[in-house]
Amino acid sequence: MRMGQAVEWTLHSCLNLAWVGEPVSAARLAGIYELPAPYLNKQLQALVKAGVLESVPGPRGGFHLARPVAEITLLDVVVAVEGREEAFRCTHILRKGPGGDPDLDYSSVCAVSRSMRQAELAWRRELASRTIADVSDDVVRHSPEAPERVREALKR
Amino acid sequence: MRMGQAVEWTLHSCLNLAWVGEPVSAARLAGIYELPAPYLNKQLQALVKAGVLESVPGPRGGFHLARPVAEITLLDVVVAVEGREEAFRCTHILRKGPGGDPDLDYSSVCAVSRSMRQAELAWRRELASRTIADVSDDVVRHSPEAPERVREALKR
DNA sequence: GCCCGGTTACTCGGATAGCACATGTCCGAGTGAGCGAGG
DNA sequence: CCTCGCTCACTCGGACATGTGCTATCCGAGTAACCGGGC
Repeated sequence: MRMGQAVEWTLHSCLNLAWVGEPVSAARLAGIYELPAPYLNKQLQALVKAGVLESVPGPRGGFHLARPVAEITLLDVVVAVEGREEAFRCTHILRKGPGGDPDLDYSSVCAVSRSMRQAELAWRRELASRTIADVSDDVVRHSPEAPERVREALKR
Repeated sequence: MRMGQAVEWTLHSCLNLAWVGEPVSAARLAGIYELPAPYLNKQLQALVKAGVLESVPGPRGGFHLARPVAEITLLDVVVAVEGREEAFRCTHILRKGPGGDPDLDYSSVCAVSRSMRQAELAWRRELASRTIADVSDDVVRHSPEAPERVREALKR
């Protein structure tokens, strides 16, 4: 099970956007970590569609956070990039088994499916309980100069 | 982020193996749910390598659980099939950023990486706390005839 | 000096290739069971 | 009737195609800033 690299990229980009406070183009965001700019752009568009970011066209345009940092959770970003569907997908395997009901929704009955879902719920709960603001605080606590460094690196 | 279908297949197969108690070939296990037998065989081999199952060659051979059901966790099966590495992979993106140290191991320093790892840890903890025995009990509680049905379906 | 219009450069946004991994399939080596002959 | 050896069918195990989704890239539509001219 692999999570797309884009999650890492977009999370760091959200942090950087939070520290800058003005629209930043995908190209400049990508430049910070030497990432492929067009691809990052594509992922940021997913965040726009999810309502996490807002985009500003034209010169001096770019992306900026659509909400206060304290109201953007890690789950918001992960779901926006990776999609809403859960990792474990119940294919109703039991329907074909002995005593299986072809019309029953086993995703809520099958013990295997329920256990996997519960585990995934714990994961989601953890992600939902942590906001960009929390992560930013962590970073600042460890290296207070980080935001200023990013602002400097993003200066035109 | 998607988890392979094989996880669902192997989990149900482990349950069935637990209920039968004697070696069952991959072909018969696959027959229960009309799965592609060779592919299921491939996945069961992964469980053998991980020490979850044991294989018996020759006629009357097949697979059987390598340990008591109470000592096989869902995490054991998931790790065996999906691999040990975590879903979120820290690529040390910060090394390229402003003030980044090219030799530092950011997977344990970077706040983003730490948060993602913590969430994944919650997921793993949940999976590790649930054994095949627990799931089997759940099934039996809901439909006590299930094990007997499977034994019947696997009769030669 | 102020305002207005045109140009321009910069931005996002979606459509388009390339590649890796999960999925699905196949055949060969090994082995234990079953059968038959011999004692 | 019991024992031994052989044959054989059945099993796992790994090597071989295929499809889907992530990764990476490009170009076009739109827009706000900027500049120059006119008032």
